[in-house]
Amino acid sequence: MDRHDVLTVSEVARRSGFAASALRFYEDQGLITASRSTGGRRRYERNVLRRLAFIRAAVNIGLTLAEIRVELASLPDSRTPTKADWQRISRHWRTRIDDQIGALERLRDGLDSCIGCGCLSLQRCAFSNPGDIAATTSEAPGAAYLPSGLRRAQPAG
Amino acid sequence: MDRHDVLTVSEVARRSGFAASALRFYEDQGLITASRSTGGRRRYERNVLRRLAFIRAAVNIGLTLAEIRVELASLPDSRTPTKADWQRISRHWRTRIDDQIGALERLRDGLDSCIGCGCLSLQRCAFSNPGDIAATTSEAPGAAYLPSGLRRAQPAG
DNA sequence: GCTTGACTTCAAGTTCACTTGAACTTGAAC
DNA sequence: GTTCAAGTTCAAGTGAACTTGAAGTCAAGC
Repeated sequence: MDRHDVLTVSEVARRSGFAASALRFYEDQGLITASRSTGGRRRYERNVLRRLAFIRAAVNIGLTLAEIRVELASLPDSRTPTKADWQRISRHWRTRIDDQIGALERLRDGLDSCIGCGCLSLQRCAFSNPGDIAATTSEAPGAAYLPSGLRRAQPAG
Repeated sequence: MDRHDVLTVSEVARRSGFAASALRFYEDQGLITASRSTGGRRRYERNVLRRLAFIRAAVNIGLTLAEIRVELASLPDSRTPTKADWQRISRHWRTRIDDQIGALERLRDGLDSCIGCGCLSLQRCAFSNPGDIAATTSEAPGAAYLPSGLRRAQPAG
């Protein structure tokens, strides 16, 4: 139990790849926890790294932080995910990715059929009016259908 | 050339599916144009509907409004896209969708390999550390890798 | 001529996931 | 005992894509 068992903000930041400000933000949001030193500094337990890896993975899948909080909270005793937890959840995520791929494939197929016709009719064109995915008009403001990260296009080549 | 050749905001909103406020916003952003009546009201030409269909499709692909503006501006004479323009551009978009699907498939494959190991190691796990897609640490603040629209999960069932 | 609904502008608000800045404290090294 | 990087809090800013609200105008029906 020497001091290698606790980690500072900068250590966790370096080893997790998250910015220190993000770590504080996640703590605010209840995604991770930290104890404090006598001087009020954050002291992270080693397992926070695994928890952050989980968060990173969930973000990659496309979960919102709110959803991630729910997933973490759903773990028995709100514990940091074990191997078994992780396997259960990752199977669930796998389904989610498959769904996303399916949606993109439908979009692509719609596009293919439109390349032929070139109509872009609001009423008829399956591509400009893909009602099976979601209505832009509903839900929260801002935010589109598709990737924002994947969207950033080809940086080189 | 009777008055059925021009459209009011509410008509365009109804027929395009965009909110009137969105139409004004797009005009501000230079994506669409409108002339004015003597009283200062917007009068849309019929072709604005095709232009909006184009915009809707581009949004579905995941283009930002800035990118859409560029695409529209790249059309000769900044005209509303013709069938030929649309075919050229949609081929380009098709590539983009394929890229997105590819990225998701890589993510899924990483997940599959992690279901086996359950490690979630920050250093080794290809899934929690998919360096081949993008670094969260770079670029703009906010915004994750994946769908925000696709992400909203299954509404029913 | 009055009501009513559709329209106008402009500023400010919304969501998400953070980052940035200001102002201050801690603690290890010298 | 001074210095200084690393840490703290809290408020406010960012960007994308719109929406909302306030306050006023237009035009058609009665």
